[in-house]
Amino acid sequence: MENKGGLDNIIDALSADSDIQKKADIHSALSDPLRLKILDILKNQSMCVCLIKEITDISDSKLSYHLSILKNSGLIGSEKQGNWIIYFITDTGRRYM
Amino acid sequence: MENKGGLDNIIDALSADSDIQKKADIHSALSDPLRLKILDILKNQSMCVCLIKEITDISDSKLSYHLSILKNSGLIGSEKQGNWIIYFITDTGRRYM
DNA sequence: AAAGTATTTCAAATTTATTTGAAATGATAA
DNA sequence: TTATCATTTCAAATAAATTTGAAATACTTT
Repeated sequence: MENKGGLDNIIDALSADSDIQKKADIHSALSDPLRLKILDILKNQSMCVCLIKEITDISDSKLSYHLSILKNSGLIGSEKQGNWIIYFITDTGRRYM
Repeated sequence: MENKGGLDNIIDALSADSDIQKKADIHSALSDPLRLKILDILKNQSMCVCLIKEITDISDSKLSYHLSILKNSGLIGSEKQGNWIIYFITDTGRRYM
């Protein structure tokens, strides 16, 4: 009988590191109040950066930074529409609200 | 008619800042792979720090730091039992897995 | 073509989170 | 009471995330 047989069983039952990392990344994207606020805004209606900016009242570059994090994590998406870019919440984003 | 009447309506519909902050804190606690792993371990059985340490193979102080973050966010709890301290997942913790 | 609007990118500065190792605490065993 | 085990705390070092402001891009209107 192995000394640490019990531990080995527990270790075997754990999720794969890559799955855990994916989960961590999404939670990380959701760990900032400003980003949660943006999701809260987009939950009801898609809109351009300029409107999100008016509602949140932060600088362009700051907003852009946070939008990029939400987008990279798959919680929001964007679509170019003439002069501006419309952001929308994704199904994943909705699921995590 | 107000110029920004539409925006005001959107702003009024947003969640309260304190609610958003609470949410952010929980996601922040869940944003680290090591902490997710600890939750994954405790999901199946409560156990002492020393066993969690054997499974995760990290230093005492590092583990203690991460346990404290999970505990402060209400995802896990602990109970002293003789010589050691047993950690367990809370209902909240289970809900967020 | 010039000017203006919308958005992103970049590097530097700042802030926050994590890691490290040593020391402290508190319980139990010798 | 000395030694040992389990766990936490602390301060310093390191690393990662965020903020800032200026410059770049790209599209539209004049």
